[in-house]
Amino acid sequence: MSSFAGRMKEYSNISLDRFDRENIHARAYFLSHCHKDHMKGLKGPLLKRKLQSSRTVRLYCSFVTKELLLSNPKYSFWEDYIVPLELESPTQISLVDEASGEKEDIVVTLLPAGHCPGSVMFLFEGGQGNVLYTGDFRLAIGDASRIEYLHSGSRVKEIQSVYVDSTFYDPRFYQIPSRDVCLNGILELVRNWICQSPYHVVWLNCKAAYGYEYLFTNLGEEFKTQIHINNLAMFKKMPEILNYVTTENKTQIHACRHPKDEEFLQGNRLPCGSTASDGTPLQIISIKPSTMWFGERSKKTNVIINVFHVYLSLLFNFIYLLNQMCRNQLDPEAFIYKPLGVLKRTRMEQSFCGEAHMTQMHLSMHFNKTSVIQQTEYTCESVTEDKLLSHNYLDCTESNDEEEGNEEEEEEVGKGDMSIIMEEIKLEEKKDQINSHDPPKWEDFYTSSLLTDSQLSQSQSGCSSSTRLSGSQTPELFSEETDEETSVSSEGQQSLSSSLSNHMSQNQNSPVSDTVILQPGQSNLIFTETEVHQDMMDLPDSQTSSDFDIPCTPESKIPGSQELRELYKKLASGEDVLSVNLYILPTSPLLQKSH
DNA sequence: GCGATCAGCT
DNA sequence: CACAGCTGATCGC
Repeated sequence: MSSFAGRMKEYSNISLDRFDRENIHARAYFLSHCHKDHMKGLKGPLLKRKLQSSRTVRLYCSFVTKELLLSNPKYSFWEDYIVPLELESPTQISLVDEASGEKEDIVVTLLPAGHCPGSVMFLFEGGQGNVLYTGDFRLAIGDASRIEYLHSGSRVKEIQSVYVDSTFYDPRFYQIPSRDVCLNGILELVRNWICQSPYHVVWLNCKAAYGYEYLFTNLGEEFKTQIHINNLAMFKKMPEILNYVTTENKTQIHACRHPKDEEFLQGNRLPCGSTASDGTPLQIISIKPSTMWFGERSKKTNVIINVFHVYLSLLFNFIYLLNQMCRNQLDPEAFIYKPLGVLKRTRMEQSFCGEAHMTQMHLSMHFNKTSVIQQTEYTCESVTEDKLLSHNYLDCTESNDEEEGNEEEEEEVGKGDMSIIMEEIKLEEKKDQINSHDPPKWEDFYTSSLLTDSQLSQSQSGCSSSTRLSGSQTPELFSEETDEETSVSSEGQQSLSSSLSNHMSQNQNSPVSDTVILQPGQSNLIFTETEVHQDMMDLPDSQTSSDFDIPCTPESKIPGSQELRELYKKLASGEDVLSVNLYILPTSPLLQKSH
């Protein structure tokens, strides 16, 4: 959950993702995406009154975010006060103090964030320097390098401050799968379920308002079906989503909601109440997509299909490594970024800017390279015969956001993440791949195999001897099982899902399930990250410069280990590092503890 | 009766 | 614990 207070140091007269308290008096509002925890105060009567009395204050967001916001009647009063902006179109905004007439100009650029439809990061450029507010984001390897407005010529643009979510600023989240792996895992899971009979149905337990559309479109495409959801209104102008969702409940894949849907599932009913026409009981599998893995809240969660987390602790490397990246390593021709949720519009609304506040500006464009990441996990509660007989359903939790599609890239970024950072490190480690224009693939690091019960207990104890990290939620690395399979190939996926399927169909009377886990196939990466992380947290004497082996940009320099330790120390104490202020929004309990 | 805050739950 | 919420109780206006 975002706990950002809404204001940035450099441009304190604008508010972002917070609209309560003092934020009401901002000269401009910015909404990064349409999730409730970023909309605090947005439907308050105080704000409503402010809008009516002000001639200049407006809410700036993407077109898609505007569409999603206004699809909820509670926010319809915003209609005349929203100024939607095109992605990657620097726009000048005048921030006017209505009492004094004092004016400050600022240029804002919306950068696709890949978190949910319409989600953006805001790049502000003005008298107080360049500032990046990331909101929640999830980018894939190569995505950041394609963000031309973060670059200037062959270098990363000078950015004074970055305001970034710290949700995954925690050593327990350090493994990130590719979107492909996540999606394939779910596709196989669903395939192996719904192919068994027309009475085998899937319920996607989607908590957040948006962010699962990528999952819907891929499932719909793969199984030539539509996903049942409660309401289509918000997608009415987004045909690429609309094609794959329906309010007809005669489908095998559901993402419908009901206030008591958990109870419904317990009673072997879908939230929409759909049943087989001939009265045959449905066999329901419940899949819970989310950004996080929810541990073993239920003791019965004894099949872990996959547990992946984002390791975000190398925050400041985001900027540092951006500065290290040479932009000539990727082929600009290959860059295609296509966020999901593109509005179908009949006319250009850009001229809507009104008030003479905004002017389209032209900045130089460049290409550059970067990183990627994503997290995922899914745990799956296995069924005992008893459970199956009494409930006819199977509960799975998977965590990874199946959101924004990025057609050609593999890896992804976690939300609010640092994922980027981690991926930067991966890129460095895998520089040969980078140099050959191929981003590193998750499969290079992970393989799949079955864990024995003893391994399960070891992995779930949260203590890995190989990483020396305690409390990790990531299933740990068991190198003895690498055998011939070093990557999660399609066959690996097949075997994974086959294992699961067999488990489902054949082991139902087993009182104790085994555990299926996608494991790292090569642990050196993890080790390296762990060491770096420990440098940061514990400041040991170990050598760290190996993390920066990649050839750097000509004018930049590689920090020595002592320098790095100082940087880590400064970062840990909240001091500014390098030339960039990194404002870590205090979501992480780790950070909250330290302050 | 509404909003804000908090505890609890998933 | 964390996601991104939702519900329900309590308190103040």
